[in-house]
Amino acid sequence: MSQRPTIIDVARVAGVSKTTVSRVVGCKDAPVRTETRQKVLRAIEQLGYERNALAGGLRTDRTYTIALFLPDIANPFWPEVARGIQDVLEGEGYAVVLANSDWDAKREHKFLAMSRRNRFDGLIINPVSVTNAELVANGIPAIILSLDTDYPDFDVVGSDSYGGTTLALEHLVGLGHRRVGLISGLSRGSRQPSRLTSYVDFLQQHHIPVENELIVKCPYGQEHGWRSMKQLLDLDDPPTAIFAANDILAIGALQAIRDAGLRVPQDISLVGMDDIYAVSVTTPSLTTVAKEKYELGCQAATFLLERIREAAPERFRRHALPCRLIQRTSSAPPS
Amino acid sequence: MSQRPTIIDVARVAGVSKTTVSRVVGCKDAPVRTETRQKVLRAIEQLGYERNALAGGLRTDRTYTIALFLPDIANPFWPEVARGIQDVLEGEGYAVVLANSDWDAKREHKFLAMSRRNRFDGLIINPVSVTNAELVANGIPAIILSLDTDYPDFDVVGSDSYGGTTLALEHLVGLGHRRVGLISGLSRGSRQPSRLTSYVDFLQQHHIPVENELIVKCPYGQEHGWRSMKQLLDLDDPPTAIFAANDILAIGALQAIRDAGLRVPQDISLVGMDDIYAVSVTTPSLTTVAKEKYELGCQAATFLLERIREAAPERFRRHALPCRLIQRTSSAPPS
DNA sequence: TGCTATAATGGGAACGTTCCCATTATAGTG
DNA sequence: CACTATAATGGGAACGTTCCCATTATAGCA
Repeated sequence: MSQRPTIIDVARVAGVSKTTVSRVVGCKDAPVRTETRQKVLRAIEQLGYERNALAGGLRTDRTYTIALFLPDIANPFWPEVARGIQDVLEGEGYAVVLANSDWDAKREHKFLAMSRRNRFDGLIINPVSVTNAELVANGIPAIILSLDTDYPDFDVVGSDSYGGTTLALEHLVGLGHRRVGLISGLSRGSRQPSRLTSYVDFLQQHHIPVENELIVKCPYGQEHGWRSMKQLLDLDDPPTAIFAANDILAIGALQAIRDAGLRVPQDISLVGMDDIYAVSVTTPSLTTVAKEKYELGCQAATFLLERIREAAPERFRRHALPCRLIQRTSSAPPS
Repeated sequence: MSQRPTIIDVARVAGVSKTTVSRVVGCKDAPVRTETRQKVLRAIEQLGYERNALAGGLRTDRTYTIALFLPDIANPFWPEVARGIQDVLEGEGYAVVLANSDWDAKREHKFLAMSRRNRFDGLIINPVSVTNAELVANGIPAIILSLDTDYPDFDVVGSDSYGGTTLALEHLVGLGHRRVGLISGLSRGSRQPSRLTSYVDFLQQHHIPVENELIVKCPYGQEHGWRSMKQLLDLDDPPTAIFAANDILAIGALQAIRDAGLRVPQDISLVGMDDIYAVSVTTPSLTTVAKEKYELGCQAATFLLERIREAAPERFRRHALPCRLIQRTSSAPPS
């Protein structure tokens, strides 16, 4: 067993009771004389005492630990979001640990079980496969990082992908494109991805026929973007412009276009989504729909704190951050 | 307080003692009759009991939690390494949490304190600023992800960057280059980065003068790679080839070269290191020194398990994984 | 000065496990 | 069948906190 000093050792050295030490270590607004506090602090310093979070957590049922569940830390979108979350939560005394599920449903469920066993105070999660019911059953305050309507019992915060998709299509159609391909990600469960809904709505409103062969769904991942693009290029009448559901897919698509000996934007225009750093330095640099990643993290963290402190409104909130179009050099009028 | 069922509730329902329940939940090799075990398992199922890791950890001083400290989850190098670590450790019943310091020394130290308070069983760390002495004082088994000689009291595992640098230079000098620039990362503390040492050694062995103006040190980060490259291009007699300490820097350098209106490899050859996925799809694709990322993670995890179980040799180990050169299209003979 | 209100401190139980040790049930052996 | 070795089970203490409640010290006020 550890021979680390306990609160009792400190109490003995300081010549006070363990309760007093606990008061000094814990809440700073506890009633303890300045002189006594000094004695305790000196003893803590001298012994190198550190609070045992396990014991404290067992007693109080609060661990001041928050877990962030991500499907894919390799996507540069998330570190930015994580930064916002950490900045807010660490400022309030919480530690943020990251759980990377790698798109693996089983691993995600294992993390969920761990969050219960270890009594995490809260969760911020971009779900891969976990359902609303499972999250409710989990019993830990949670915020969903996605504007998914599948989570009625949680605050959800995300970027307005529907609106962002409209921005991208307005841009491409405004340039004169009529055959716009969509490389859509897969959404969890049976729901239709919001980008796809938006795509269909937009085309219908602008009286452009929706052709199924121009729509490809695939998992998020550069190689899948490559393959999906290949599929679109192999059509008898391939699209003149592409909107990809995120930048990772767009980079894959860009590569496929080049591999086919075509040029961007002369032969095909390409627009991505997220505005990860990498797409500003590809050749050509990519036009993309930017999301406010850092703010997303801050907002999610703020909502979570309110839930933990039971200072949140009864009704669950849906916070959509606006997207904006960043025009670079990958989009141009059709030739 | 939580109304979750405890081991005692299970014991009551199953009609046995809490000790017996503990035996069933814990070590599977404990002596308990099959019939009794069934009764307990049924009760657990019925009540939805889950072990409280806080209470258990308090008693045993083992939490089956490992923390992975990374400076920068945005670097695609790490997810690969993390995958290896997770695969090994989760297989042995450990949970892996990720702590992202974002190159922030203060945050790294906060994580270190957290690892003590929360009694993590082990640490795998690519250090930003934490010293050997601090890690020893931390008292938790740790493995260093880097072949740094600054950590004599720990097993270190990393790729042989010294050898990898030699591979890169053999390649470039073999192509006929004599003015090879080095974009070197910064190393922690006052030590000389191994890539720089290797660079100097190699040039001297090949009787090529070492010119300080061809050596630029900068933090790891794409924008720093860009700036460093700019600086090298502004020389009166710029290099004909560049070796960048990692692929992120190389991508930045590539961008700077293009921004200067020069071509790779016709005007300047460029070689990176790590072999992250992105450099296989840049234009041109980058020649790079590949590291065995997944194996790196597996090895570190294996070493850590041995330390935790006190099954490791007394002497600290230094495990260097070999690098190999991947030739792509960014390197060619000087014109 | 004496009395009360409040500030400051301490003792002990509780959180949910695990583990030591003691006890009882079962099997093995002559 | 008695006796012993071992298997199976249970009771209680301990891990290091926090919090309730009780007690004592101090300050405020007439």
